[in-house]
Formats: sequence, C-alpha cells, structure tokens
Amino acid sequence: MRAEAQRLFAQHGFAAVSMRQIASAVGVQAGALYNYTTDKQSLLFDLLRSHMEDLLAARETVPEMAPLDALEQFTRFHIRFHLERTEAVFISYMELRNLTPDNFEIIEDLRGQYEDQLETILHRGVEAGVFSVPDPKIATLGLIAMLTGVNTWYRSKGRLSLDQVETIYWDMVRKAVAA
Amino acid sequence: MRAEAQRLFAQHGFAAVSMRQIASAVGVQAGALYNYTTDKQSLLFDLLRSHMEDLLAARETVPEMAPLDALEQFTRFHIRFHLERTEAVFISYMELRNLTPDNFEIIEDLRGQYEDQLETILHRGVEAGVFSVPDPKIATLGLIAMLTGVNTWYRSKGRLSLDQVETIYWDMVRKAVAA
DNA sequence: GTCTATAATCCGATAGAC
DNA sequence: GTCTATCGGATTATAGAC
Repeated sequence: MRAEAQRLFAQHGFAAVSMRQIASAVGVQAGALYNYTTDKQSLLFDLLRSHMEDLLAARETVPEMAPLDALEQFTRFHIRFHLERTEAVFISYMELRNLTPDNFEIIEDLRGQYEDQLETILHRGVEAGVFSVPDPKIATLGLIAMLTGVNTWYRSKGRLSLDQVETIYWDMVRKAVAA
Repeated sequence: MRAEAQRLFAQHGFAAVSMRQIASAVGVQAGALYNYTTDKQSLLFDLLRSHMEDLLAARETVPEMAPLDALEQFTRFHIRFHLERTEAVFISYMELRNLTPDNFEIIEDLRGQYEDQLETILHRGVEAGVFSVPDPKIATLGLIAMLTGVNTWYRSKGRLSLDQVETIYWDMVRKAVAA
C-alpha cells in the first residue's frame, strides 16, 4: 500500500490522489486500506518520516576524515541516495505543506539533522583552513539545493552515467567552498 | 482573482483549492469566477505563463558584457527576482504536473529560454578562458537550483539582508565555475 | 481482514433570473 | 456581471456482514 501510495502521490500529488485510487492500485477496496493506516494524512507522514530516517541511517559519518574527503563523500552519497529514490524525494519536498503542524515539525527536525552533518564538515574545513565559506549555514543550504536538483533532470538512460554526474557536481562543490 | 488564486495555490496546492475557496477570498460566489476564466486549469496555466514571461521580460541581456560580469549580474538578478515572487516561484515548480501536456510544453519552453541565457554566459566564459566548466548544461541546472533554493529559507526579517545573500551566493557561484 | 453500503460533504461547471 | 440553484459525480471515513 505504501509503495503504491508513494508512486501515486509523486505522480499526481497528495491532494489529487484518492483512497479509492490507492486501493485500486493495490487491488482491494477502499475500506480495506483503513486496516493499515488510520487516515490519509498519516499515510503521507509515514512515507516522509521513513524516507528521512532511511537517509540518516544510510549516512556513515567518519569524524576523523579530512574535511575535503568528507565533503566528497557527502556529495557523492547525497546524489546517489537521492537519485535512487526519486519518488520519495519528490514527495518529501512537495507535500510538506500537507502535513499537520506536529508532523511537519518532526520532518523538519530530521531534515535539520541531515543538514547539520554537511554544516559540520564545512565548519571543520574552515577551521582547518582548507575551505573558505563566508556563511556555513547558507552554504549548506545552497549546496544541498544544488545537489538535490539533480533529481529534476537526471535520467538513467541519458548521456551521463551516475559516476560522471557525481564527478561533475563534486567539481563544482569542491571549488565553491575552496580556500 | 488571479492574486487570490496564486496565494491559495501556493499555500494549499492546486488540487486542494476549490473554486469556491477562491471565490470566497475574492468576495464573490463561485459562478462569477467563470466570467474571468474558462476553467480552473487555465487559471493555473495563466499564472505560470505570466510568471515565466515576466521573468524573461525582466532580464536585460548585454551581449558585450564580460563573462564574469554577466554571471554576477545573472546571479544577483535571479536571487532578487525570485525572492520578490515567492508564491509564483513556488507554484511554478510544484504544479507543473497539474498542467495539461500542451500547457506543460509551453512552460517548459519558456523555462528553457531562461536557462539558455545562463548557459550562454558559461559557454562564453569557457571560450574566454575565465571559466572552467566540464559540462555547461549541467552547471546551468546546478547553479539555478542552488540560487532558486534561496526561496526555501530566506525571510526578509532574518539576520541577512538581500544584498548580503546575493553576495554570499555570488561568492559560491564565482568560485564554482572559476578556471 | 476484506467486502458492500452508506453517511455527510464537497467538487467543477453550468443555467437562468435579474 | 453577479447571483442562486443545481447537475452529476467525486471525496474521506465508517458500519456491519461474512
């Protein structure tokens, strides 16, 4: 059910998808869905929360890694992880406004935890003198926006391989924060 | 009507907003709206098209400008223009999937015209030897994603002025494509 | 645990009075 | 040009049979 809901939400948007459509995609009647979710809202919330928890769980932080290496690892990880889950990423950015305030706050907190990992790398690089970043918080948001933007155009059948894309973006990231 | 529709679409999403809600915000009954739009779809399309046309009309291209100056002008223009129209920008990115295929194609073409302006600047800079960009098309998409991302966090009451934000982003853009 | 049926409400769009 | 009323259908969520 969650897989079909994710697919439909990504394609048409949360508000535009009915419980009947989800049920039809699963192969049951609408009433049966309510054995697996209390309502449509918590179905959306569960998708967003598990996506953010997957993201945090997949990151391997190595505190003793040199800032430049840590930044390259983060860059490549971010691109790869997000390109492998285009539907979940799409929903996680588009449907935030359809969360209740309580649920929104939880998702925003998880997102903040992820952003803090990049910000910490930038701070360490500045302290070490290998990065020049006038405002690490804004640089964090700017770089993540740039990297996540890959999802809007990348197609696996396209002219560039995943590794080529990672390398092109790493080139820009590296230079953007270089001392 | 268009102003209220834009506000409501940005807040709740196209599919979640009813013609009755728009009418109520305007101060008329739902039937009266159909004297100003043929249907809900073309109301959305008109908002997106006029936003893109405003964007293209506001750009002043100066062909003989040095690539570095042209890039700075583009960067500052993009940030300022988009921060002044957060609702239109939001809708233009979120509601593309609610356009009919014909309407979608028109909007995508306008967006392509805008992206081409940045790509041309990058090409000229590479030819002049002042930029090092392995793939100008991808660099264009990456930089625009980074710059547009300002809209997700900037608040005019926040700790940074518009000019400070422009300068921070210009620093990253300049270095990201530097030779 | 899935079904059918239904409650209560809302939707986009139109018709016709004024 | 705005109103009221309405058509035909959609919605979420629940109740109760099996």
